[in-house]
Amino acid sequence: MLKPGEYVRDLLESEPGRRVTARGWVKTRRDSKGLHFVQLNDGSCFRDLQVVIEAGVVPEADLAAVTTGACVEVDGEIVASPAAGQRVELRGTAVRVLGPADPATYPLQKKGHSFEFLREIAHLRSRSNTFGAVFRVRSALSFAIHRFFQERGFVYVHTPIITASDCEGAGSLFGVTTLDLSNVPRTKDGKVDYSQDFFGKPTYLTVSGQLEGEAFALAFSNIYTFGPTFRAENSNTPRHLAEFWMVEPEMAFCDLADDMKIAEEFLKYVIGYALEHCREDLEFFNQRIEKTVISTLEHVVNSPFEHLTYTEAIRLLENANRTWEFPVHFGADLQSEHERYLTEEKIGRPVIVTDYPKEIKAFYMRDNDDGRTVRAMDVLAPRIGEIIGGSQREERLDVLREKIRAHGLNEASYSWYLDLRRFGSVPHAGFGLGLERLLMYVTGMKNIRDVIPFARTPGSAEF
RNA sequence: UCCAGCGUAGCUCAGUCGGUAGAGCAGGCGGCUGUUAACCGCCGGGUCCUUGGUUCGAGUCCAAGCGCUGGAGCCA
Repeated sequence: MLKPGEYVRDLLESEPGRRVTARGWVKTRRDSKGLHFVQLNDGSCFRDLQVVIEAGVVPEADLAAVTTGACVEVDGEIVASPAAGQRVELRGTAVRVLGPADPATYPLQKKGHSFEFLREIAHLRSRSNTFGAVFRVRSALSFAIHRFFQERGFVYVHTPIITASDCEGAGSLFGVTTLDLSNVPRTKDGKVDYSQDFFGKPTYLTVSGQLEGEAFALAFSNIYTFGPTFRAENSNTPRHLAEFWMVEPEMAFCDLADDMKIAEEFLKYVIGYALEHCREDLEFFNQRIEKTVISTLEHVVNSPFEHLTYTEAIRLLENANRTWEFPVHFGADLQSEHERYLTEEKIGRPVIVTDYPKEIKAFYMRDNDDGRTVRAMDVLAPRIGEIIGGSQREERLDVLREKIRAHGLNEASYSWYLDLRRFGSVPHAGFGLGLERLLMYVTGMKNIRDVIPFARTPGSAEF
């Protein structure tokens, strides 16, 4: 395996004279009379290592299989490059092809592939410039997320993937079962007999780790989850996946103001981390994908987020002097066109909207004293819309029970959740951030399927 | 799920008024004293998404289906 000092990234930083063995995949090869040029990449950085092999140094047979896509190992010496484009290059003296790739059938060419085509070869697309950069940034952002919370004393908790609570809108959950679907056991009255299923009752893939996260927050004060989340909604958009990764911090002794404060601090931290540690990749995105990403990110890091209450947002939209496809009035949810107007036209940077009408938000959000709004907050970002959704949680037992009833939910199935209010309850708050949404924002990529390694969307679960 | 668009070579696309198919790139071969999406020459390469219909004749017109993309809804 490659060790620190042996990655292409390290070889490119080496001084001339160092004898090395480089390993990687051939991105492209050019031949000139007397010289062969091989671009080698091992995924460690955006740039390729240029390998130069003089004619006659290496047997023709060894060179023949050095084609685009092949995996090779090259012995040689790092030398100063006499040509523009790279500081150093590798003068190759021996080449071993570890895994050949037939150039006639290898699907990645040296130029111009559409993202649609690359999605069909998701097992190979990570070797391309764009996807190499996307997934390095994804890794860096994931690390930054952990670092942000760990530095602040948050405990990382693994909430369950399989859940029995069918709370938030039953139609959107994936069922989990070991029952034989071609011969489902029935009860006397004809319903599915889940008592014979693996868990003895209906179970689903989680849509959120929040409720379990609250249990841990009321033991460890500050916690976060970071894991996969599943939605069975038939959403066919560039912003939705059936399987995606979500970060959900939950803080005890915390109100909505603190919640907003840490959400803003968090976004600025992880974006700042990417600006500092993913410079080459971001410059590529800035040049080829979205020419404003770097300036946008720098702007986000350096300026305070705008704050609006829902009521103020509605007033701004009403006064916008335009006709909305979806009418604006108190009690209406903010639609894409409204979010876009607020973030892109009116304000031009992330906006935190708070205090939504209780009817359009979840049962667990804390009631405000006005009786009609709840302590919810959404962070809206230009270009991608909602990037964070959070709230202060209802910590009062009697009020929460009433809200469960008002939302038409079954109190019995929330008994453990209510216990948290029964024993040592405290004001607490949290939020959820979609990793892929963040990644779209940071890279400028336009389709969420292009920021996750192997996308799961309605009708598609390849690889 | 709704609305719109698209489906032609490995990839990106062109294809006029309905008359049996083209380019660039990629690939192969050859050339070129340092290339950078190298360059120059030659060569091979087609289930025109599927099914049905109209027509003497369909890549082209019509219908249905499938797939993909974009917009909307749901949301992170």
